[in-house]
Amino acid sequence: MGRKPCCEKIGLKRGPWTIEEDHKLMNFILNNGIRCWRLVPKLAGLLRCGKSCRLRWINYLRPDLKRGALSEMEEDQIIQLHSRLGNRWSKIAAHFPGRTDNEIKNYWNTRIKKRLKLQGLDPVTHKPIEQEKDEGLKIEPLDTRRFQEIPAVPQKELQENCRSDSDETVDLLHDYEMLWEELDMGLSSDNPEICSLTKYYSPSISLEVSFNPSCSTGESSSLQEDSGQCWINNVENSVPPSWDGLHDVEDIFHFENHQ
DNA sequence: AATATTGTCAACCGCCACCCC
DNA sequence: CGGGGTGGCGGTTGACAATAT
Repeated sequence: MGRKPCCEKIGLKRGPWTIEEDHKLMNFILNNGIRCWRLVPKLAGLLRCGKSCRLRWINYLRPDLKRGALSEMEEDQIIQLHSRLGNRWSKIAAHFPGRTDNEIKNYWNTRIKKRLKLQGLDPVTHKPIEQEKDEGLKIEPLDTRRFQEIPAVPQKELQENCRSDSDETVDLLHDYEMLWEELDMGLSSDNPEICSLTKYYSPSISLEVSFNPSCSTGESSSLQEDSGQCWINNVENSVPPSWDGLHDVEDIFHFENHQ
C-alpha cells in the first residue's frame, strides 16, 4: 500500500486553470477567507484538490502579487540571499513582498543561473568555477548559524504582511480593484507587462460574458475593459458559499458522495 | 514557410514538519 | 508517545511561445 494521496484524485480536474475556476476560487476566498484548504474546493464548487487551489491562489490569484520582471537590483539581492540560504526559495521570497517562491525559483533556474555561469561562477557554491576545480569539488555544508544573520523583512513590511484576516480580505478586495484598474490602463497603453498578464485572462472575456449576460453589452473593445469591472461586481454582489454554511464534517462527506 | 531548438513558467509530485487527538 | 491529517516547500515536468536554422 502506498501513501494515501492528499485528496481523492478520481474525478478531480488537473492542468491549467480556467477563468471560471479562477473566478470561483477568487470569489470564495475574498468573501470567506481561508481556514482549511482541503475544504476550499468543495465549498467553492471546484473539482480540484485543496493543494491545487492553494497553489493557484498563492502563485497567481493573490491580488497583492507583483507582476513583471525583476529589476537588476532584485536579481542581485536574490544572488546574495541564495549564497547564504541556498535553495530555500520561500525564505528568499520572504524578502520580496509580492513575489512568490515559485516565481523566484523559476527566475533563478531560467535566468540567474545562466548569468552566473557566464560570469564564471558556480550557481550552487557561488565560487569561481576554476577555484572550485582546485578545491576538488569540495562543497561546504551550509552553516545554519549564518541564517540568523540574514536581515529579516523590515518591521513595517512584517506588520503589513501579518494583519488580521478581516483586514486582509478588505485589502484584497481593494487590491483586486486596483489590479483591474491597472489592467484597463494596460490594455489601452500597450504596457507589455500588463499584456503578459492579460494573455492569461484574455480567454475569460467570452466566458465572463456568458456567465453574466448583463455584461454582454457593447463592442468587443470595451468588452475587455468591462469584464474586469464585471468580475469585481460579481465578487462583491454574489452570495457565495461560506464556512458558516458548513455545520458538520458529515456535510462534507455527504457533499462528496453526491457529486 | 516549415521545422528544430531553446526559453519560460504554471502546475504537479512527493517529501517533510507541524499540529492535534 | 505515536499516528493521521494538513500545509508548506523544493524539485521537476510539460505545454506553449519565441527564436534560430
